Amino acid sequence: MSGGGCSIVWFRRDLRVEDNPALAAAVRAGAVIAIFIWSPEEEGAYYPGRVSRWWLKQSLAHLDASLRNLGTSLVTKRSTDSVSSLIEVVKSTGATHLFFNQLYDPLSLVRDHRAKELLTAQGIVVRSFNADLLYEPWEINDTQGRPFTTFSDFWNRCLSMPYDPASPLLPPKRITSGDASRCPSEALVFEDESEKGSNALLARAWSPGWSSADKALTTFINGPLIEYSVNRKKADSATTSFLSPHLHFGEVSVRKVFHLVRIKQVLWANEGNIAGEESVNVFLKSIGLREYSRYMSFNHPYSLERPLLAHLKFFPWVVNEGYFKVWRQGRTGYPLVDAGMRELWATGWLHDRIRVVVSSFFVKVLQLPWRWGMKYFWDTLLDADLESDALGWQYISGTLPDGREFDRMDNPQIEGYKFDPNGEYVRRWLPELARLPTEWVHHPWDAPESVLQAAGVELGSNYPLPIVEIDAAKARLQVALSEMWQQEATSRAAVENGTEEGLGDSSESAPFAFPQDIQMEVELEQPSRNNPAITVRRYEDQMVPSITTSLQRDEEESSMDIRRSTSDGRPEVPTSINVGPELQREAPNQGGFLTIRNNNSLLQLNILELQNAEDSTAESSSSGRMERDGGIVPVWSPSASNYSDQFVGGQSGLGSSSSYLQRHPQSHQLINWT
DNA sequence: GTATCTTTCAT
DNA sequence: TGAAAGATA
Repeated sequence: MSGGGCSIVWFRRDLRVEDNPALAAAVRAGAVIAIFIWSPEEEGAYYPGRVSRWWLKQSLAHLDASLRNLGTSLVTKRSTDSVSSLIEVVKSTGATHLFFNQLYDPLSLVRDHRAKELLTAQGIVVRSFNADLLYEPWEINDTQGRPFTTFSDFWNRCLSMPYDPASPLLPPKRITSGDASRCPSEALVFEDESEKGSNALLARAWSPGWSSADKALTTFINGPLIEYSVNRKKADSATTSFLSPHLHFGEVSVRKVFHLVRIKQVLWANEGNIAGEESVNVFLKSIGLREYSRYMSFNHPYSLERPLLAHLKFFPWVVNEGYFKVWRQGRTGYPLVDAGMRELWATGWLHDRIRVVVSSFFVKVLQLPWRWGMKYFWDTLLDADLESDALGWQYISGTLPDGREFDRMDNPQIEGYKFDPNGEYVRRWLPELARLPTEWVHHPWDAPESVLQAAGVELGSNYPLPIVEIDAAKARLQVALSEMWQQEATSRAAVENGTEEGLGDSSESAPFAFPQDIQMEVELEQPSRNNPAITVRRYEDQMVPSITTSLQRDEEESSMDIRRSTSDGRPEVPTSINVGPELQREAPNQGGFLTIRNNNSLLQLNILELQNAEDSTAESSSSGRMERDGGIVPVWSPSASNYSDQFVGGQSGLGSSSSYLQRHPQSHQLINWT
């Protein structure tokens, strides 16, 4: 048969067959060719880290197997420009339709828009769907039709929407395969030789792919969920859902999670189980934060790079790569922080509480620029997710309207006794402190010499003294803050006098370039002469997360000790840190182009056009709710407003540049195909 | 019962 | 840090 008339399903972060609206629509339309395009260079600085790539590789294999069971297979392409590859695929297969599920990070918004524009121009029917969210970002607005700027208002609105999130779709029973014979798969390489050893261990703890995701969900709902609100305090527990990497790659639908969890909640409510009911609320809140991260990214695309509160751009961050390195290596001298960083480095996983601890320490005590920390998380976390991580770092950094106060500084010692009261977590990840009594385990610097000696701890030798004293850090933070306000006042005065037009956009487009070498520099950490065994242990290779049985872990530890002799076992963080994806904007009055620069593509969208489109939508939206029938959903609600001036984006006009999609609302059609 | 101290927990 | 919930007088 000829491939003519078939549909392409473009898989990205929706690696599942169940509740996949794009796949379902394609199956409905007839013959299907499923493709995945691996084009990591497009992500610029956010080239996926080693553990993310490992996950993706497994997940794709799993998806391919599932598609084969249903009657087709996954065509894979290696590319440096996904849209060009898409066009080639369409041409070589003679497809007439393209279906995909929407993404909300700035790069994807632009890329998907371009795909729609180019393919539509060639007569291809292009449809995209919401598979990633409970509600589309533009569905959730305040009473005046403007996007929310605080999480709790946003989430309350989501929970009180007049209509429920769409019900999950069943997987297709069978897929008629389109003819992909003239569109052969290309081999994708997700790991290099040096990464294989480290990756092999991941498989013991994690199992990527949609069916494992489903299993994890069921296990969680029938197990830890009911106690979720009680257990969330413990840093070292297996009480989290472990769904985040699955959710990142779309192996399980967030709507399915939502519905199943809500069913449990109703059940527990009827039984009068208050704790269970509350647990569901707490868990759903974390789903809501994921939701909100997309919402923020959509409404403020620059929030991945810049603080949302304008004055924070004047904060004098401490640009100290030495601090940065010490933090990454888990050698800050604060046991809870160090244990967390060692766990992250070794396993690619960190309990949410500990993420808060280490990132708060990073921003408040070390005063390093939060984007560095965010980048390191991106490189090392198994569930690295740009939107979620940006939201998290901005929250911690106090750069959100509803984030923590900027001058609040947490004390790792106090948090240590709160989240790890018996010191078990610290002892597991910091063997050099393993023999220290609980009384001192979170503040060894206060311990009597005799206690340290008995525990084999030599401060400054096999475990460091605190890199910065908390009191000193507090004082430094105050100084930095007054400097910030002074700068801010100066700048505002300059703007009011008209001496500084446009706020010097060019200089702030990349607030803090990433350090050239963001890798773990293990070679600088020679095994200590005093205690070689412990030092070697500290830098051994990737360990599995704590969810495995202790038996398994023992095996792994011994096997890793052997491997240690041949490779340095550091996480493989890409060495080439390119500039970008960097969103650069020239002032609208100078020609008005939103320029998105990337390694291999340069996209330009005319901002003047966007602004016109904005005006018209502002008018139409004032007339009431946005249309849902007719299949057209407006894609962006302008945040033209009184609050926007507190945002960097609003102040310099960047907020409105997020409307690049709005110019073509029809390009974001949502098919009403029930 | 209220008034005031203490603890908890932040998106 | 400070608002809300819990504990104690």
